[in-house]
Amino acid sequence: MARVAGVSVATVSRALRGLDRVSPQTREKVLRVAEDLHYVASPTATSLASGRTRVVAVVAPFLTRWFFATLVSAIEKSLRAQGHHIVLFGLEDDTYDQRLTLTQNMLWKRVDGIITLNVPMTAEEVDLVDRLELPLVAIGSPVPGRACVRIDDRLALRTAVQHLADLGHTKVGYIGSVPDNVAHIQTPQDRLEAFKASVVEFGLTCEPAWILNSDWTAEAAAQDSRDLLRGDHRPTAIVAASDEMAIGVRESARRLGLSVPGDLSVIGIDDYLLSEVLGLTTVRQDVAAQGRAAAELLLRALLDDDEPTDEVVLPTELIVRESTGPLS
Amino acid sequence: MARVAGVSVATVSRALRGLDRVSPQTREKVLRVAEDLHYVASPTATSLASGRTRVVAVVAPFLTRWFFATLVSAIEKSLRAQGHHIVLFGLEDDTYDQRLTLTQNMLWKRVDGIITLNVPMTAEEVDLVDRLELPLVAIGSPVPGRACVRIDDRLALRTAVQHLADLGHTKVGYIGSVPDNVAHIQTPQDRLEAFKASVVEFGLTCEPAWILNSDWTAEAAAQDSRDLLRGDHRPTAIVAASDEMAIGVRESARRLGLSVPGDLSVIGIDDYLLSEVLGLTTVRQDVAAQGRAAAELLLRALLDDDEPTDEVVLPTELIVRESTGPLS
DNA sequence: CTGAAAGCGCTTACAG
DNA sequence: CTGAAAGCGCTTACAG
Repeated sequence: MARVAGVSVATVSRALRGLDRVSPQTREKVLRVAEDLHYVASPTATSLASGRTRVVAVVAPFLTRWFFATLVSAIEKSLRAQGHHIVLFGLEDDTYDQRLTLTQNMLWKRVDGIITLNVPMTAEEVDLVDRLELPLVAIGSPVPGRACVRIDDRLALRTAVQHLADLGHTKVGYIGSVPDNVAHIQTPQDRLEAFKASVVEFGLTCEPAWILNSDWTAEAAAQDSRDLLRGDHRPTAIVAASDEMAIGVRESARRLGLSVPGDLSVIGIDDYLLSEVLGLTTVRQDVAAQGRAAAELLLRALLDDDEPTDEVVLPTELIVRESTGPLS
Repeated sequence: MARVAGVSVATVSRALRGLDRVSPQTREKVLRVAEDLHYVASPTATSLASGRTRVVAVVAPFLTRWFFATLVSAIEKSLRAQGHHIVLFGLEDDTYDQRLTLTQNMLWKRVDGIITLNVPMTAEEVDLVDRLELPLVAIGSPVPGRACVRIDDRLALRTAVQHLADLGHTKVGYIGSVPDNVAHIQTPQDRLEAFKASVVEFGLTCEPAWILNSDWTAEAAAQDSRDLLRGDHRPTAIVAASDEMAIGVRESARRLGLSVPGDLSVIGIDDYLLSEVLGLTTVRQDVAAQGRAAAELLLRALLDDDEPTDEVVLPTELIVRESTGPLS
């Protein structure tokens, strides 16, 4: 390449990367030759020489669920627009209470930075990332001392409970608490706490038996809510910690012959892909915006070399549709 | 690292990679030192020296949709189990009729192989991949001369139509044909053709107005089917080319006061995440299995250096739930 | 503005 | 079985 352009490799490097100290004519000639030869610099050689890979790791507990897929998509777009690529790490294991752990050979000299999607890092993982001196931005579950993008879970839950209170409901249930073995995950904890606090704040009642464990899928939520809905001592409204669970609860109710919202109001959190078409009332969060915000924070660390530690809290919004209604 | 182990870098390299011609004692010592020092070989240096990156490109038109997210997840697991990483390329653009195109600097010296998820490659892209001598496995939309993993779309559609015929329906509609500007995508074409052929085969009728365009989302399908369902000259059953569209059609019917399956039967294709809980009849395909199969084919090309050109066709299965019923 | 040279951290024949 | 040396293809001071 340098040979056919009749210049040194150093000049080729400078011309192609748009550095100054190259005469316009030389630059133009180099660019033309590069074009002719389909020349593209080898990224592995560039990385070895420069020490930067222009790759970022995106780490998620699940890749298939809507929330995570939406984040990944938004992050990929933002990062690629700035010449970065993403390598994906799905941490899901077959069992629900353990996951793969981040290791040095996933990261070392392989990526310039990390975005975690709602993954609570262990102390060892935090140490590792510190030792590797990698910038990190967390979405959802925060990582101590690092930048974080999230919504205000407390506020979101309060909004949901308030909506039910406004409709006249006094007996409310909740689905989305999580067994002890996965208690390290932040979001379920936060939402449950916030739910309970809001119930008190608005003077409603929620019996312990009305708080249901579920694994955050629609299928499981349908199953896990059946017993409660079948009995006659039940709440008149249920808050689900995610729209997918809300969909499951509503289906369960319908199968038992309950009308929604006539006999039972159901509200979720997210504004999931199908929530609009299914007429589900929800507290909306803008997932793609969270992905973009995280990508931008990380890019700032990468390009300007100053690592931000901001906490970005994005707004949520009540969307009233057909799954909630006044107490009859 | 070599220094503290008291051996040459060549020996370290051989010991760590498990090559032969290293004495057991030496190997053990090297491994111990590596452990102590948290030593992990720099993948960029390894790649530059060996010419292999152990990274594969996964290329998808959309990352957020269930089908693609499920594939990505399965592929990532399979590949990582064999020491490979994936870098993700989402090709979606804001408009629906164009997409980003694969370029040399996405691939060159960056990945060892490619898996395409239902993306019809342009002639230029095929040329590029040929020129870079990259192995490629396609899922869904085939790439000429390359290995391909898919289901039998004709058979799947025939199964759906037959199910409706068995229930006594004679007037059937279809949703999921696609406007001319995206006609290059294979799946919608195949499914529409197969639907038409099956309608003839089983002696049913489908008027041209009963074939609806839609962009394969639930939301759009709900909208796109409204006019047809509102009229009184309509089919008694509809085949949707995807479950997400089937869900949209059913919601649309319900909102218009039609009972499903009393007034209208709806069947989809996929067995989408929510299809079971929503009681949707469908022709199931195993998406994760397609991802795993593609990963294995590519791995074979990568590890054994013989590129397979097999066509793997995975089975589909009729799952009858509550959205279809006998003609009343 | 441009080039020669060292260096990034590995792997791979080649000797021994 | 082990080591010295060349080479992978770039970037980056350093001279000029």
